Amino acid sequence: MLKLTRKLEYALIALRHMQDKGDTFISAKEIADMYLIPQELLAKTLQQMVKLNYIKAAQGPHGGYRVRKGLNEISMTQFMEDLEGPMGIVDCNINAECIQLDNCNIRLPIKKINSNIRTIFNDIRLGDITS
Amino acid sequence: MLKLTRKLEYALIALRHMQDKGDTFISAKEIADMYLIPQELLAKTLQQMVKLNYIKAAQGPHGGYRVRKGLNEISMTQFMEDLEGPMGIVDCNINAECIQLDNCNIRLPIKKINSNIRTIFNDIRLGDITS
DNA sequence: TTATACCCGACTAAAATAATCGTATTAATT
DNA sequence: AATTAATACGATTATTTTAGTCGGGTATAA
Repeated sequence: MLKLTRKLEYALIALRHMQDKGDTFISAKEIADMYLIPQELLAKTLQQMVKLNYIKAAQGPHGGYRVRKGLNEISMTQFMEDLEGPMGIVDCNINAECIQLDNCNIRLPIKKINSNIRTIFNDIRLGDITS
Repeated sequence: MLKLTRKLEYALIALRHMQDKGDTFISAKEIADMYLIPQELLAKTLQQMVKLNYIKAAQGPHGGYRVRKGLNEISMTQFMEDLEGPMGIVDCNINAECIQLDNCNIRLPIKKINSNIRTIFNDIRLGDITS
């Protein structure tokens, strides 16, 4: 329970690696080989990040990806939810349609915990991890 | 991502309900009906909690479960790990055998986040939720 | 023109979680 | 003694989520 997804791990590892390499384009293969990540899966994740404008891609030989500027200031919450959708320790903190409704006797304390966890991730910037 | 399991939710709901009822034995059926929880599943969870000495069971008609004394002081971390095993946002915070080893470039910040989350749950007592 | 790399959707596999079933045991009530 | 309502518990199945693969396409440097 309470796990991050692999995809997120891979994304962070890749971001960090690219960050270290500055402006040069890095291929998905290079990162996959280096950190033993399934290449196709990493590629898909990187493509998603391109769409989200976290990184920039270049096609063709010597192509690859590099981080866009100003990424360091983005919060982890933002990043995680961009990649994986809404975060919450229980469903009713996400979609609000629980069969229990007001009947639930632990709603409030759980909500509180959830908000504490969000706070942790809100207070972490991507730069805290990738640089 | 970052979800609690249903089992844990059910366990907390049940604990809270029993707490409210004081010393009387409450059947799994009563709780299952009230909160629309699958009865067999709840029963199994309650049985697990009996083994863990969180609650006490009585068999036969008018039997059921009731909380044992002093439960309020137990930390959520303890409770969660008793029921679901080790908690950690990534595997290497749990079993430490990751193929990446020192190669991993995000190990430290992730470890820090993990410990922040554990702190949240360490600082919450069962009583904060169930009473 | 060839090789390298991104793009993208569909698909499959594996793992984790959730739920069910069957059978045994216990004990209050009639 | 029989019945009934409850827990005990292992085995099994179903569902959902996560992880990973495949195939065909496009861009571009050399």
